[in-house]
Amino acid sequence: MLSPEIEPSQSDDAARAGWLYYVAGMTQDQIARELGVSRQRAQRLVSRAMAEGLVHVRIEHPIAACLELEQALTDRYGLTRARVAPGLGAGADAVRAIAPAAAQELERFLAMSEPLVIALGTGRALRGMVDSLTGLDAPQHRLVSMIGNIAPDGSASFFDVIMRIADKVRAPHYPMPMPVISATREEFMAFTALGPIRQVRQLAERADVIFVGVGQMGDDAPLLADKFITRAELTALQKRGAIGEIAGWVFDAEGRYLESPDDTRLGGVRIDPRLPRPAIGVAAGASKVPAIRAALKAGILNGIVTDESSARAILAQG
Amino acid sequence: MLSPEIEPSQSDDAARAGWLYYVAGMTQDQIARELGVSRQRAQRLVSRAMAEGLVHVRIEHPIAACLELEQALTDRYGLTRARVAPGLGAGADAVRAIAPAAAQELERFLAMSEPLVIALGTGRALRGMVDSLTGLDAPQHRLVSMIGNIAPDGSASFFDVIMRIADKVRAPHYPMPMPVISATREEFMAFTALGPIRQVRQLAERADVIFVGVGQMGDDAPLLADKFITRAELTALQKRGAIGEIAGWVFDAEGRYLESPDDTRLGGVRIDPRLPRPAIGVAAGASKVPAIRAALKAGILNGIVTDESSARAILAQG
DNA sequence: GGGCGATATGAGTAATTGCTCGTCAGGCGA
DNA sequence: TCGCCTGACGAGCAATTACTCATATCGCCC
Repeated sequence: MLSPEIEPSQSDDAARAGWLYYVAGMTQDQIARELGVSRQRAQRLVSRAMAEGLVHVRIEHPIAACLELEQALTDRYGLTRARVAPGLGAGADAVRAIAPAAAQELERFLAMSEPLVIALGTGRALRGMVDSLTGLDAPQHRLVSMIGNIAPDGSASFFDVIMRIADKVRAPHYPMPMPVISATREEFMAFTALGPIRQVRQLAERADVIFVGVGQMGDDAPLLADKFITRAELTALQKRGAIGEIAGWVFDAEGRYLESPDDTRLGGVRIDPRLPRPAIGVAAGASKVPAIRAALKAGILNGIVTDESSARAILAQG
Repeated sequence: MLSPEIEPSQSDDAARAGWLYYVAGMTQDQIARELGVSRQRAQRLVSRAMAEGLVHVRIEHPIAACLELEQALTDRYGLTRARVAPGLGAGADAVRAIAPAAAQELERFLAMSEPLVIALGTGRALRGMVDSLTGLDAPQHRLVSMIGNIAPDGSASFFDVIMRIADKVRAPHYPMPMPVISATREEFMAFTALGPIRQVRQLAERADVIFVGVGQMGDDAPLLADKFITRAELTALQKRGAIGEIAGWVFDAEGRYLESPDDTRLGGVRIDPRLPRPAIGVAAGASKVPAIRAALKAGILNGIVTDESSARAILAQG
């Protein structure tokens, strides 16, 4: 998207049409005449601009109900920061709702001129956040991954957000080139013995800011879907009270990490509860509510970006 | 717009409808059902959200042609910064085109964490810039006006941008409470003798960044329209080669300030050529092209935000 | 050079949106 | 209290936009 020379007029025209439509407020007929193309082509360009994510829309208005929820979350859990986006209604994708708000939160840190180490998890929510990110230069910061990027099948993780962010802000980035979960403890030790990997892990551990998604541990847990754990392992964890997971580290309804022998193979960096630095969760959706609540309660997260209905649900229970 | 408690659900609903429409991509019929109102009301809410400027749209794509023009401007005039927005086509208002880009430039400075003194002119272009500004907090900076805010008829200047920016970013601001042009030299001296006014002027003179509009000196010059000068004075200035004006200071086609006895009554702070700090002009439109070119040539401005057709025109002549 | 698949194009049509108008409720001064 | 004015509302309709489909074009492999 930010590549300098390619695509001389491919999505270039789309951007121009999108500009004329959304910013200039022209009708597609006028755009067609302006660009000297058919009306249908103008329509396709505009629609492409939208599909390619060239068009960023933001509502510049604090909706009262959301502000109240932010305040309530902050008070209840002693957060440093809470952002609640308006809900998208029943059937819609919660990620769509929170992505722009999450991007805005991340931009707050990116905009700072003193160099920060920004640690990032993975997942659909963070991926959405990146897509909504404005392309601003912030080469002073360093971006580091909280979690290994090698999937069980050896491929690079599908939702790798760190490359995409780094691409947009042109900052140095440090992915963690090791398995999310190593096959054996020995493999884990072998990886972490490597100098470069140890350095990345140290960087992540002392990050100034952390952005992570939150995984739920229901029968359709992402850990299972992505084949990081087996069905049997999931069931065993559920029996022990597992309710959620952050960077691969599983916790119960009180936000206590479940100790297990598998821990010694986990490639993700664990977030200690009540860090004195921002640890911000980006998550929404009914299924994730108990997990989010647990993480907030225990202080694994001290900041949250979520949507309206999730915020209400989180606050509904003590 | 950022007021905390008023309007419990007045434009609140509008914001929500706008969100559902532009961000969630729902149809107005769906929104109507979601909000439990009639389709017509949903339509009105969406349209209101747009009219009130709650909806901010940005195209996140560097259009090749504009990038080339930016490069050409930077090279030709040795600028620190050039931004060219896509043109809006023949009949459209140039301010609409450059406002978002100008806002983005201003935000670059507002986002810096070290405290800056930001000086601002007036005019329609800057006013548009403010309207496009994202509401971000930047209390570390100080905003100072380059130009007096008392119009000839005693009213506060219509396009007073500094209050509006300060309101949006919650930064301390220093308007210049004196006439744009004093009636006599004595009046000017009396004003500038006052301590607070002297302090504001000093602040403006040592500003870290300057954003100003550019006025043209044709027969419909803004200085005349706003009754700062008479028709006779305008004609006299034109005879002496006046081509443009920045903060009330008139210059010729080479960007040389016209010396005149009236200078001693001018309330605006004059920008010295080739300042070592950013002095950014925000201006577009065919009538302003010679003025912009002159200001760039002489180094009164070392940065520019303009639109595509203006950029081409500026570059067209040597 | 010919066939083939992928992709772009324009026409037509369905869906959605924006506008105008007649109506009505509430506020306000006579 | 009456009459007038302002602003909101819903209905209907015109304008605009999105989608579908048949056709044309291009690149590529044989």
